Amino acid sequence: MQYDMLTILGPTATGKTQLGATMAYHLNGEVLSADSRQIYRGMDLGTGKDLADYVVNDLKIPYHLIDMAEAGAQYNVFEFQRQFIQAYEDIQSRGKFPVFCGGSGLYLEAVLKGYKLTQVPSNKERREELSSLSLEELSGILKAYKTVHNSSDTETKNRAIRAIEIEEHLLLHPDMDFEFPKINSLIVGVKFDRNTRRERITTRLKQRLEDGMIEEVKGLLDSGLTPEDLTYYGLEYKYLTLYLIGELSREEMFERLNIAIHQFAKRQMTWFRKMERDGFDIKWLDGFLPLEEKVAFITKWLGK
RNA sequence: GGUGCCAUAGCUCAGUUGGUAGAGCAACGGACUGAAAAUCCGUGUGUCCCUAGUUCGAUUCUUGGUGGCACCA
Repeated sequence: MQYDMLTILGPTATGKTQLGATMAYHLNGEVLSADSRQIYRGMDLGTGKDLADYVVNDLKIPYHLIDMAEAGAQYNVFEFQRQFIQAYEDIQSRGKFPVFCGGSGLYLEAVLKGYKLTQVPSNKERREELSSLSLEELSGILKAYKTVHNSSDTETKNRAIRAIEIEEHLLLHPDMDFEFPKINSLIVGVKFDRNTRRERITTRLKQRLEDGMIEEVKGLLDSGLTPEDLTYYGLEYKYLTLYLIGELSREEMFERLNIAIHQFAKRQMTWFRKMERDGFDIKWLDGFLPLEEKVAFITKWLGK
C-alpha cells in the first residue's frame, strides 16, 4: 500500500514531536503540526513547542502550522484546514514526505476525514439581530437548519450565533462547497498506560514551571493580553493567569492545573477511541519502546 | 496523666429520631465540523475505625480499646 502521509497522534506528553521529527528525518520529510495551541506565537513553554526536537542529527527538520497567529487572535478549524492544504501541497511539490503530528483531535480529523468547510464571512447586521434573542431561541433556529450538526453550538450564545451565520451562508451559497483532497495516511498512535501517562504529565509540569513558564505567561499579560484572553486558551495559560492575578495560590494552581492536564489527556484518548470506532485504523506504539524501535515499526508499516 | 471533641467514598465532609448511606472535588465513561488545551453530558467506586453489649435489627445507643485534634496539668 502506498501512503501519501504519515500521521502521528497521541495524548499529551508522549514524545510525539520527537518521533515525528525523527520520522521526517528518515523519510526526507517535513512536519505538519496538529496542535491547536502551538498555532500561536509567543505561547511556547505552555504549549510544549519543543522546537529543539526539530533538529535531528544536526539536520533542521522544517515544520509547518506552528506560530501561524498572534496570541489573542481568532483562529479556528477552518483556518487550520486551509493552511494545512497550503503547507501540504507545498511539501508535496518539493518532493518531500508529509508527517502530520499532534494531539488536537478536531484538527486531526478535519484533515483525515476531509471536513467540508468553506469560508464564511461574519455578517455584522445579522449578528446584531440574533444577539437580542435568547439562547433557547437561537437553538431553535439552529435545529431547523441542522445540515451540519454540532451539539456544542447550542451551549453559548456566541457559538450559536456563529453556527447560524454559517448555516445561513451555506444556504445562500450551496455551490461554494469544495472537496478536501483525500489523503491516504498511515496513522500511528503513541501511548503509555494510564498511571505512567499521569506521572509523565506531572513531572513535565514541574519541569516547565522551573523552565520559566510562569514568566512566559506574565510576559503575555504584560504585553497587553487580558486575563480573559489567556484563560480562554485553557490549561497552562488559564491556571497560570489565575495564579498571576492572585486568584489561586501557587499550591492550588499546581494541583488544579495538574488535574486539568490529566483530564485533558483523558479526553484526547476518548477522541482517538471514537476515531477507531469510526473506522480509522490507528496502529498503537507503546511509549516505552526506544525511539529506534518505534522508527523501525513505522518504517515497516509504511512499506519502505 | 486528666477532660472534651472527632473517626463515614481516593480527599473534604453531610446524614441516618436504630431498618447497612450521599454531596462537592477527584476518578471513570461519553459527546463534540468554525473557540476544541474550549464546551457539554453520564456513572457512586463504601468492613460507616475495632471490640463487646442492648435490640428482631447497630454505621447510628452503651462499654472498653485504638488513632487524631484541642484544652487543662
